[in-house]
Amino acid sequence: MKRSLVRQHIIETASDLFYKKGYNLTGINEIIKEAGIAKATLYNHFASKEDICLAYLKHRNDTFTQDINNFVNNAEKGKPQLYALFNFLKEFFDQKDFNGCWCLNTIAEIPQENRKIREEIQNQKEEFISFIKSIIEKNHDQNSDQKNKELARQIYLIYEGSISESKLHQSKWPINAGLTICKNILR
Amino acid sequence: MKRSLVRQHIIETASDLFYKKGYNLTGINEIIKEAGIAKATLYNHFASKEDICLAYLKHRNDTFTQDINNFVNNAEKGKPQLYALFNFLKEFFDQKDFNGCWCLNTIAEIPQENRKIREEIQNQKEEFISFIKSIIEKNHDQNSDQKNKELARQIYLIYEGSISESKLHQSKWPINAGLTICKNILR
DNA sequence: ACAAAAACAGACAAGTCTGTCTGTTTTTTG
DNA sequence: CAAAAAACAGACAGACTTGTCTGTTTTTGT
Repeated sequence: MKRSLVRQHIIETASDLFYKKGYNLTGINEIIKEAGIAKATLYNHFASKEDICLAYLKHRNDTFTQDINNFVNNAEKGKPQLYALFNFLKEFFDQKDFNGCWCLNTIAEIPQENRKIREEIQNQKEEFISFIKSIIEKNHDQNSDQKNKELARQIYLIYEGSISESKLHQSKWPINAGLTICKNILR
Repeated sequence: MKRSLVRQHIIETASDLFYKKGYNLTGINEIIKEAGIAKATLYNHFASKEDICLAYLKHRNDTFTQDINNFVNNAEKGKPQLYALFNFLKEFFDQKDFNGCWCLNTIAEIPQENRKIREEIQNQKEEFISFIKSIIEKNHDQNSDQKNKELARQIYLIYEGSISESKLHQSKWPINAGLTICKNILR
């Protein structure tokens, strides 16, 4: 297997495990067993478990960014492109391995002093807020950069609440509630 | 020290550690060292670490329930009693040991199959939604039990988003954004 | 085809974890 | 005041953790 493919294979295996079981409850030995590789191979590609964690976060974010972008672009122009965020979340929820937001899950597991991982997560979220802002600018412009930013943060907040709570309650009602609030504030 | 006091002392010590460092990264040995008790004493009061976790969740919830109740009751009648939820959160955020929601933190750390802890958390949240509903009934009644419930869930969702995100971004902006949304939907 | 790179298996170090158990001392209570 | 309860210290079992290292075999690129 080509070097870059091995690396990708490790990331994908670790990602599935970290997301399903959590970071601390997934051991290196479990990753190599599941991936079918030797321990030395894993440490040839990654310096530490923390490095795999960073790769995991980036991998999930890359996939997410692409998927949600496609989903939103396929929605009707105007407000529906914002509502699409929540419809996307419904489809995400229906996937059999749904386990909430990887960022929020991970940040609950790492020490507060871990700057690397914390910053990666914060950056991903800032990126997501910018993405929402760009949808607003294209579909529901408030004619003020400040107002667009504020609205983006609000919709982001509702989105995050929806994903966390649908995981916690193991139900879609938080997503529907989020969508209702979203429609309400876009009136 | 009286038996019941020892138990309480263990719970308080474990609670501080679990909340600050997370459940999995806090060891039994650390708890007994910090509490200044013998290991046998701890296991005389609790059958397992999981049992201490349940006591931790209940302890935090009891304190929280009392505190937020007092805070809300001291707010001006009417909508401000609902806004008070977010003002309470601001004071919570300012405490030096703020680390978000203990329920969401814990649920990210335990295996999905752990029913006991999951159900305790779900029950606490249902209780909180009922509390919000009771504020609505007293201060902003929608003349329909169904509508009161829906609104309670919406405010709950915003509250949960605010607490998670203020932790993640280490900033108060999510709480302010949450309050703005709340005012908006109560118009 | 041959040299370099990277895969392999797996032992090992050094530490962590939860929970049990022994035996002693202190505290509580009737 | 004596008996029972609960505290103490800490060794121990057994399983787990991450990361290193050795030596061998396979794959890759020129």
